[in-house]
Amino acid sequence: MQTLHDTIMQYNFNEIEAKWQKKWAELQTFRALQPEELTEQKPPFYVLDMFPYPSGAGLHVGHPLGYIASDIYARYKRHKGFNVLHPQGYDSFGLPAEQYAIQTGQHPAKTTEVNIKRYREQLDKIGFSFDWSREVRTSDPNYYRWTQWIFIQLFKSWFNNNTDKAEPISSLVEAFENEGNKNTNAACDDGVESFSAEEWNAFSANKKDAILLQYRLTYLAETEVNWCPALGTVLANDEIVNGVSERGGHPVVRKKMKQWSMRISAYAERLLQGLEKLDWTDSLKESQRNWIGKSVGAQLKFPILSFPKREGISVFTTRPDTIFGVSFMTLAPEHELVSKITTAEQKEEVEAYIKAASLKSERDRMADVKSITGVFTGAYAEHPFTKEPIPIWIGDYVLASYGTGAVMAVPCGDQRDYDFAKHFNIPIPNVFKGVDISKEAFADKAQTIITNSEFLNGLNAEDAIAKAIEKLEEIDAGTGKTNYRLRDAVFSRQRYWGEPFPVYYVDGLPKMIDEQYLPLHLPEINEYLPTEDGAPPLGRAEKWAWDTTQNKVVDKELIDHKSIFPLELNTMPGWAGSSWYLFRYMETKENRNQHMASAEALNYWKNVDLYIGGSEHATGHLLYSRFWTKFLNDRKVLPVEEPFKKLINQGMILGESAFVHRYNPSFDTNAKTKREREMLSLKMNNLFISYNLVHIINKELKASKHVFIRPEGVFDINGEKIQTKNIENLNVTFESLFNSGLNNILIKDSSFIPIHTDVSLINFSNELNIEGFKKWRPEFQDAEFIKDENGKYIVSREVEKMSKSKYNVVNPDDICEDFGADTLRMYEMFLGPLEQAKPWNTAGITGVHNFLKKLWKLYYNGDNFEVTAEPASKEALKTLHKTIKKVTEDIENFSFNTSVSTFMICVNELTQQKCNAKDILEPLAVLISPYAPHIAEELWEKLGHSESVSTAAYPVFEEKFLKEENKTYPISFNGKMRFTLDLSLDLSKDEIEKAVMEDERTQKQLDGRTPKKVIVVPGKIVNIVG
RNA sequence: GCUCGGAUGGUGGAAUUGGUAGACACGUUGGACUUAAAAUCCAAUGGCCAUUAUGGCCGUGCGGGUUCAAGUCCCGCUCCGAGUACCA
Repeated sequence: MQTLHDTIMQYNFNEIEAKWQKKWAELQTFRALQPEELTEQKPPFYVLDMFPYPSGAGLHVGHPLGYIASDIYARYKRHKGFNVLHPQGYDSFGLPAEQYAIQTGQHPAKTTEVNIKRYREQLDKIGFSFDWSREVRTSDPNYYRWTQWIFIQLFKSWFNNNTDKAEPISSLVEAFENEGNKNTNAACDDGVESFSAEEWNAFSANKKDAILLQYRLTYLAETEVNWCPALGTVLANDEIVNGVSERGGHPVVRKKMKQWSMRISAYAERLLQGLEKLDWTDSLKESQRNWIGKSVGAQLKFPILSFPKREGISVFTTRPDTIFGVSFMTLAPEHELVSKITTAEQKEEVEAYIKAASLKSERDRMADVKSITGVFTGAYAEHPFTKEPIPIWIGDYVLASYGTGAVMAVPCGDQRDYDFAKHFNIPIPNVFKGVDISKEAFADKAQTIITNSEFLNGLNAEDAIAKAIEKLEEIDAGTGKTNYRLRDAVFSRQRYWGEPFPVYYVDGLPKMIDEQYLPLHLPEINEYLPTEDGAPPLGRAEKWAWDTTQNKVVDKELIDHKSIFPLELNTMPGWAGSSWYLFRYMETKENRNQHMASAEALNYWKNVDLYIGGSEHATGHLLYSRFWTKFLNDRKVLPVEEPFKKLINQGMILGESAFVHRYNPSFDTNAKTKREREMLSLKMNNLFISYNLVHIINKELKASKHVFIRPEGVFDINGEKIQTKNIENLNVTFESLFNSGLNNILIKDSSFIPIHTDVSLINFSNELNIEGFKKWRPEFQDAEFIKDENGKYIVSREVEKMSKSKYNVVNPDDICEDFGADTLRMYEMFLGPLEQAKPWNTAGITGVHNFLKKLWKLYYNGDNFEVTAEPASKEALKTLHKTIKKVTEDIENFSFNTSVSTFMICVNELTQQKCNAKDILEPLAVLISPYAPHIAEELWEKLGHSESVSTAAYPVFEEKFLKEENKTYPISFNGKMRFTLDLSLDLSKDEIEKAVMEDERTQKQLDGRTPKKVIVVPGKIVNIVG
């Protein structure tokens, strides 16, 4: 039993942690200073975590992993004398809250508030050094006011390809007024009409607006979307499974809808080039490169024979060198020319094909790569060089959304074209020298030598591409062109819980609300569903119209289209608020009203030095925020071009699910009568068998042996009986059955059904808490168990993603309660490399916890704090400095798992040395404080300091304490280590060799032989060959 | 299919980038303390063989190679994970 005396002397983590968490909050210990507050020279350093979406499930132990790593780094940088900005906030708009609102009628703001509170409590318990005074929430009107403001800036900008920058729309208007759009080189919609200055000036205001909309960086356009009529909303690709909605399984159709889009494609090249300068992992940069999908080639035109000259089909190709290998063309079924060129004879067939293709979703089409389909249109195009007629086909292997929606098919050089040609018996001319194309296409660019191609003959791919483009330009049939896969991003959502657009409509054209009247607040609605006629949820708002004379939101009924206009009903997507939040943190709460952040603050903090988060944001958030940062930099709002200098993806912490195994007799009994079968299933539906037995039986079944349960209550394998110590258990269970005349029960491998069970019911040895299990869910309350020979019921374990539905969630609160936050922090780091996925195993935590207890005991002897001023021993100094060196290197390399081991070794050694010298224990407290801040603060205070340990300078490593005089040399014979020998490090190569050769063990190893060679690497190794 | 990662004891993982493989922990086993348990402490712990203090052989997914020396470098495979996909 614990006495009062014991509690004082022991490491009482609950008390210590609560004490310091309270102090840090009261004293604002981790508040970052704005440049004007600095009293001493301190360079800024910005450490940021990807902010969480506050879900109703709360945090599990996987979530804080990245936060702990960044917190260690932030605390380390403070010790190193930096002014560290380490904030936290919430990405608080989002679908789950809305979904919950639809089900319960609860306002999403309310549930979000509750969830945030829970998150905050959980985060606080882990002892993070966040500067909470700078918290942001994307759903806060004071925050989304500036999201709306950025949207307006995008609307007021266009992208000038000549300067490669965004510019104010006024400069475009000016150009139009002076020279029309003939000299404009802008990122804009396809098919913008050309006009002269006179024509522009004569256009109506509406016409001008409509034209400008085609140039703006955010624009309204007809976009093909996945529309789900039953749910009344657009779905993202990942919300559709097998052509039906993920939720509810409703059909999805492709539909054109007017949507806001972001012209991110204008920034494709800069987003690609910018990656070079970033300190991100190669895999992450690679994902972004793939997503941007740059391909260099040529765009060319094939005239259509039945059409007047100059009209033709545009195609994009990366292989203009193979142009003489073209034997047909393929258009996407949706291609606008299809209906125009199809001949009368082919019409019926083509239309049937188009109809069939339109019924398939884009996803279906992509999933079904195997089957080759297509139809001949009857039309022909003309080869630009040979003037030969080329048949034009349609086929759904060509996607309307990429390139021009048409390809010049070169079957000898492209496998898809090859397959298509083979399938429809189209000729496959070969343009590759010395290559056999009878089996498959030849796509190896590096090995290519062109032949059968007039002026390209004998050239390699690179030269032939250049030559082909040159010739195409000469005859005005095409030009060199770079294509990007990156599409403009749809920015409208038919949702309630998101940022409202600061947009109203006059004559169907969008107008921006003047910036000074922001924010435009999200209106109240009675139900969080689309309206009956299919408008988004905001269509339900009564008060949702813009009064341009009063500049405020008024009742919808007042709309007169003269001064009161309808407001936009869509809201912004999740990535809107998260694209710029890092800059909001740079400003203090008091000074946030006038701007997203002040120029001084933006200039001082610049961008994020270290960003830690999950890799699932590789192509979403991380691309969009780069885009917005570049845009705001172009428009002189931000001083930087990139948001995140260094980025680390933390790996996922996986859960270890536990399974009980239920005996499922319904299919595998040889019970003869119906009555017997009924009895059996009734009796056995709740019978669980220990995994140790399941494991043995399954193994035997795999070896095709027969396993029976016999009336004696034994498992019988091919006549051999497995003895279990709990036979009675088995006997009782089966008694009534056997009494009814059954003489054995055959077991098959489908007999045991694994069922997820809550991991909190499992102890460290995988033993089930049977009483707890029975109480866990009502259907198990009469469960019966067959235990193994030790009388235990064992579960099986499997590593899976941590999730509520798998009952494998481990809650950090519980760990903090049982072991303390410092233990949790160190254990999460100890699990393995930060970037790697790894399973959580609570059993292992005791090792780290014991380590902290041992650390405590270095400073405490019983209940006496015992640290002496006596000089430290040589060994202790060596231990300390070895530790400083390694831990510092590890932090710099984000190798936190090895630094925890280093601390363990350090404490083990100091314990062994019985060290309690202040010279050692004081720097050690500082060294460990980033990892285990609470215990460090407590010890630091006991050491006589009144300031937080976080203000202490980081210990300085001194080489001199590590100076060794001797080295224990491993002595190898033919590369195999046989013994070790202590020798002075001062010895020369020859002296070492001499000492080794003189050793009697060497002579014994050699056994009379003479070595051929002796390799001596001073300070490392000796290897004797022969 | 393509791209990028991985593969080391019963488990999580170390290994100064070519120099004593398995650090540090967990687990397991044995011991001390205890009426007992927990806690704590001590010892052993890659496999196989031998045992007299001593030793030997094998061993980092598989097969080759380079080297005095390979978990690490090179060539060829197998398996696992992540991302992405008719991208012309």
